Amino acid sequence: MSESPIPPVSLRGRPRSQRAERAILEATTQLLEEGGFVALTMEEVALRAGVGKATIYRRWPTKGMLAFDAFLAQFLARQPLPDTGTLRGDLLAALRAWIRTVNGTVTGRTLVGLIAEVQRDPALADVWSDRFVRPVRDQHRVMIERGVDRGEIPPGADPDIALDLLFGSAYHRLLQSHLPLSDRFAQVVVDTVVSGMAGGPR
Amino acid sequence: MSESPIPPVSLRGRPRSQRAERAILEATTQLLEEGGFVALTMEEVALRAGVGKATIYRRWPTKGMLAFDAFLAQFLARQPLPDTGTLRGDLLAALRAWIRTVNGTVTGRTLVGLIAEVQRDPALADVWSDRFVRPVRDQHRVMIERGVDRGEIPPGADPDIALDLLFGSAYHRLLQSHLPLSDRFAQVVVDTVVSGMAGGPR
DNA sequence: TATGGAACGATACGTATCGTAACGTAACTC
DNA sequence: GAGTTACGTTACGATACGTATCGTTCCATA
Repeated sequence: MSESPIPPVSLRGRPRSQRAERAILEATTQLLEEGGFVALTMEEVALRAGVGKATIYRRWPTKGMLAFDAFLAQFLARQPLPDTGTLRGDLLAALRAWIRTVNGTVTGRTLVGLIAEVQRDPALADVWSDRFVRPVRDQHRVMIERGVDRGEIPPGADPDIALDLLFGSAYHRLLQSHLPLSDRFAQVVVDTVVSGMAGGPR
Repeated sequence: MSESPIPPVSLRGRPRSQRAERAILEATTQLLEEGGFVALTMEEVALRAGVGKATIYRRWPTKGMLAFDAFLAQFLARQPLPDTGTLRGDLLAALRAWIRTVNGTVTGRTLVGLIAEVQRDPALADVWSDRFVRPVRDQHRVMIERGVDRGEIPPGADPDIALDLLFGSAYHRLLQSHLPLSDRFAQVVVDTVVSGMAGGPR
């Protein structure tokens, strides 16, 4: 995180310990890696960070918010904005990066746990939208717009639906676990969507 | 439900009360409609059904399993297998039926809550796969296969990826709530997927 | 008709975990 | 050095899952 999630309100008195904040986020990341969101408990975070629970709650209002902050930076760092020169190349690179992240790192399990938690906590849902869904989509949408500019797909193409097709199908496999997130899946998805957007404007 | 989820083990002694079982499922459905999965508590189910908690746990091992049984029949009854004569017509009818269910009834909220719970309970995940994901997909896959038979899409088309594109994008909007599940969404999704499957053979 | 086994409703209990409150102590500003 | 705030420790309240136990009721079987 580039800045404290909840900066100190006052400049008087004892300042917030940056050491404590780092320790909390590190312990959270570690526990998320070990057992996912379900196994994450605030008691254990406090214990491992060598910190009181109140020190955690002074910064993050709920367990979901804490897990979100620990997750976000790591995930975003793994989602590039490819620029290969073709729409197909860009989309395939982005989808592959996403699949590599959720398949190959423990971040995938955390992502699943957070999506579940977002469905139960409206306050977390707001943060999730503002700081995860929207930024990632804004970045991904650039690929579509460049494809339009290059004339690979018609200007009438709906970028949002294109992104929902590409990543929605991937999230679907992640959450329902009915079929693997293979590289062939990524290729066929990208080819089908690009072809569909290019061929049939409606 | 066509049958008791956990039939009595023995034929001796007092038989399971069918009245109690009905009352439990009705109370569960009612509570799910009122507040979704999060607001569902076993105490309240027992209270409203006029039943002891043990009587619930004798039939369903966890809250998730109970909610699943209460949800399943109602949801499946709303998912038809369209037969309009064209692939586009079938897929659009099926996707519209799905959207109508999750948008227009409280079943949508229950679906979201159960998907969240499935991510936290491995035992529920197994049941979810066997009795929800697989049956629904098997039914939906028929539409794709008929499209292949009619020659609307090539035989090499992957039915599973087609379904992931169609419904995965819809589940994505349901779970991330970033954009509405509009009828225009359904149309563009179906057109793009059908066009993509037909045009780009791979 | 008597006996025994299992389910019944009611209720208490144990466990987990979230989030808050109440200490006395430490750190920083003015 | 006086005032203010954060610190770690610990106890606490609240919620809700799932289990155990009680005396009672229902049914098959002998």
